[in-house]
Amino acid sequence: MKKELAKQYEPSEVEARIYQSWLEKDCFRAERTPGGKPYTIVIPPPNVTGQLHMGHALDETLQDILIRWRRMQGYDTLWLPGVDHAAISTEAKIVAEMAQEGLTKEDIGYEKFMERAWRWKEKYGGRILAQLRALGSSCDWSRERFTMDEGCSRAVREVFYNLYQKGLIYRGERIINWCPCCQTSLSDAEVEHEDREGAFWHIRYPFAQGDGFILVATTRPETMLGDTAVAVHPEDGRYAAQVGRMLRLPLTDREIPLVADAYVETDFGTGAVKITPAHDPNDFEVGRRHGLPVRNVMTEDGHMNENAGIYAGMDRYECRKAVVAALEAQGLLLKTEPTRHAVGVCYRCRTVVEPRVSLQWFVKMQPLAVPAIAAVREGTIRFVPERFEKNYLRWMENLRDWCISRQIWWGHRIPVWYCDSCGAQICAKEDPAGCPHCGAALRQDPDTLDTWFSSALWPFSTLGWPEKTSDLDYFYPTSTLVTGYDIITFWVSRMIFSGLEHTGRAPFSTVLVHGLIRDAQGRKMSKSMGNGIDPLDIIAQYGTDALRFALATGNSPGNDMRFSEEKVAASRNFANKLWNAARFLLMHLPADGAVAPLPETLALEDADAWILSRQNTLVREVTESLEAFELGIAAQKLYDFLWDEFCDWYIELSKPRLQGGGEAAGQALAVLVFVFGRTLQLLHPFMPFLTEEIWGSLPRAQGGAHGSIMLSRWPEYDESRCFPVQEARLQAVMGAIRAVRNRRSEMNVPPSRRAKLFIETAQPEIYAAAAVFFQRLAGASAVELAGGGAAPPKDAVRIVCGGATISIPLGELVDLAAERARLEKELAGTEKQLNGIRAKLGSEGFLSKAPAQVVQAQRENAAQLEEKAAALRETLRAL
RNA sequence: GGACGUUUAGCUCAGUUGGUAGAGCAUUCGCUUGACGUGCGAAGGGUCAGCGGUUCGAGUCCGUUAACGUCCACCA
Repeated sequence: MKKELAKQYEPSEVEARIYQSWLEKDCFRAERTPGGKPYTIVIPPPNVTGQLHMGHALDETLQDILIRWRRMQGYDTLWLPGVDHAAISTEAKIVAEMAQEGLTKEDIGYEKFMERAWRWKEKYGGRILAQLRALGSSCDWSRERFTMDEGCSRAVREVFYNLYQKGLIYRGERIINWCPCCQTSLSDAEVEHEDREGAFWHIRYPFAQGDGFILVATTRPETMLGDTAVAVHPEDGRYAAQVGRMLRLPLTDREIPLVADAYVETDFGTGAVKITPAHDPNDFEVGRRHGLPVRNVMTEDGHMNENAGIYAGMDRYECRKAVVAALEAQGLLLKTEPTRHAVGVCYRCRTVVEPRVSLQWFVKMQPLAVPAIAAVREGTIRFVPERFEKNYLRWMENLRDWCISRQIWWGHRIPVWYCDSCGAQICAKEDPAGCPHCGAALRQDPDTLDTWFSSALWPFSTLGWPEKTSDLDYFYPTSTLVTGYDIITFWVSRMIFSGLEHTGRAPFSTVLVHGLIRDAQGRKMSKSMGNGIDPLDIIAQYGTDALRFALATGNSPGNDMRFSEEKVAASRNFANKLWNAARFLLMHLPADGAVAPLPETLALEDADAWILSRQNTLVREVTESLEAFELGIAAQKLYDFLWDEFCDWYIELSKPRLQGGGEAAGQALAVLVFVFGRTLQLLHPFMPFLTEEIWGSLPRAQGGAHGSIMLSRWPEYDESRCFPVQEARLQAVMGAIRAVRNRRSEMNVPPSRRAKLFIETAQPEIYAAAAVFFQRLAGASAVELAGGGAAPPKDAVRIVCGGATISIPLGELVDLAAERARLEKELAGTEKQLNGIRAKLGSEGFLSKAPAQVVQAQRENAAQLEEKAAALRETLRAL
């Protein structure tokens, strides 16, 4: 039956209903088919800290496009959703929330805090999943996971245990990055570098015995309280004689040695470096080599400790000022040189990180990095675009051991227990009841794991690993990983070495990397700047499909993209355009809603053959673009085809037949429905709701009822539907129509003024068949074809285009002198073009070296231009 | 200090095996055209950042310069 559609597309009315219907029909559930082809994507799990932003919207849209396309192609698709516990970030948010109530973690204790954290996870995790659904994401919700759920936690234990047993996880005292604000250690990847204003203080360290001093320079004078030596280069002549002497450390009563170490560069600063093993990674190494004591002078919250003497209790920056002032007072500060230098800051709270000696857990990276490098080098894993491989490789090749312990509560506890009575250290997959050696009670390590430790396992932990589940067997390794370039080091790299180490296989074959979404001014969207845009607001205003299409179009992989509402509005207009095309088709549907079968090839009119042929090409191009991960190009091609070729041309060309009724109308309608339906299928991955809604209102396809478009079969290129001859004929007709419109417009001929067209051409049959199109689309009252020597009318405008010369008798509007001038100008332009091509065709190099196809095309081009020039000359003579 | 990216119409950006430049928005002109004014038709607008090279031919490949941006880097 015919269905009436509203004049404008109202996304809010259809989206929820359609999403619900997909859920009811269980369309998203991944099935394992014996002998089937799996296609798997695991979602980059959004943090439970908040809500989705535009970057997520882009990420999810790209994944959904791939998944929906592969599903239609007949793959067993699995898009596995879930969220990440985001250890430090989430804990920081909860702590901040508690602070508003005047509470601290310690106030409420571990148990209560964890209860609170889980409540947080339920609340925000749920919100994020709702947002994912609003985006139209076709995730298999029955397989939803969380990085701290039972299964993922088991995988974490298993991995920790295995690495521990292999000696790839160890505990040790090392210099780590410490965030005094979050009060936890950080991995190298979690430290960002920012240029900040600072100073280079030159300080005198007097010799303990006798006169003289050594001048050292530092940017962190407060750490001098922890100095245990000064180092110079062994071959530095300036100091050679002094090495081994003792220095009096200013502001303290300690004496420290002057040592020689090749790490020092003679030509930087003063050539003498104060050595603070507890607060600098290099100094730590120097200290080791020389057996220097490690003297920690700071507390975990960035204050000075009891080792700092009178400065104990001061904030580290207060202390810096005090130390500088004291040195100055004692005449030991030689100079203060302002400088801008990079300091490490915490990636979550941007507090300046303090290098600090601390007992932490580490993953030994070297053995894990080797195969992870090889996998990318050898092409087992491919990055799109390719350039990100360099990024990845550089990082992988320069890895230091990964500090994985965090001094926070929200996260996976480290599965290691200590026996205080016999000193045993036990790592176990299951919580041990007591010490296996002496039976005493055990104490579990209080630390938790880096949040990325669990997300590194995401591609297989979510499929059931370490169990050998059917899902793991069928859907792993996953196919494509879609993510922003900002987390390649944090996440992608760690998934790669984890997958290789624990499953023996690369976790995915392709990494599709996208850029960041910026605001209209090109700034990064952020909460603090208040320039973030909530995807849900945009969806409410323009619809999900419009947002998705805007995000998928007009950018290339890996490049940042500015978000502009205008672009979404343009996509909304596109949706509305299609909606109205659908209305048009339905309007012409017979009462019983039946559509004739597609006409036999021989019965096709030129216009039908043209649009079928063009659509067939579109199928190939869109499919190829998707295969190559060129989603933006695919979307652009769909937009151009649907708006220009289908709506603006084919629909207009079909109107005479539709309005004429009868068999011709049925044939036109059959082609319209076929082409439109087939193209909607191609568009479905990009605009799932609109296409589903229209699909549901279109008459059933030949051969019976159809169900959801999302489960329909992806169109395939059909050799038998290529009609190059008809394409060329239509191209000539369209070109002529455009040329007539152009002339009329230039001359300000009102559309109401119709005029006869007199056409001289060597191919009259093309134009005769198109007479009705000239009448409808080019303001023609009638079309007369030259034949039998009929002369073109006087007082006419002449148009030379394609293979025809068209005269439009416009009587008093025609200024013959102006016509002559215009035609002469056109002739000059044509000849100029022609000369260019002739020069090319006359060149030996071109003829011998250019491919035959190109030469042939130029020859045809030249022939056409010659024909045009001749026609122009002829027209001018007759004028 | 390295590496990478960007530089194409007024604005935002496409342009993938090198073959005579495209879209959206904006601008100008015209239109109650029986799907759509969230529309239709037409127009203007680019020495594809500069220089050099390879090539019959370069926005596209190579080198180099400049501006902007990003990532990496323990020079105290």
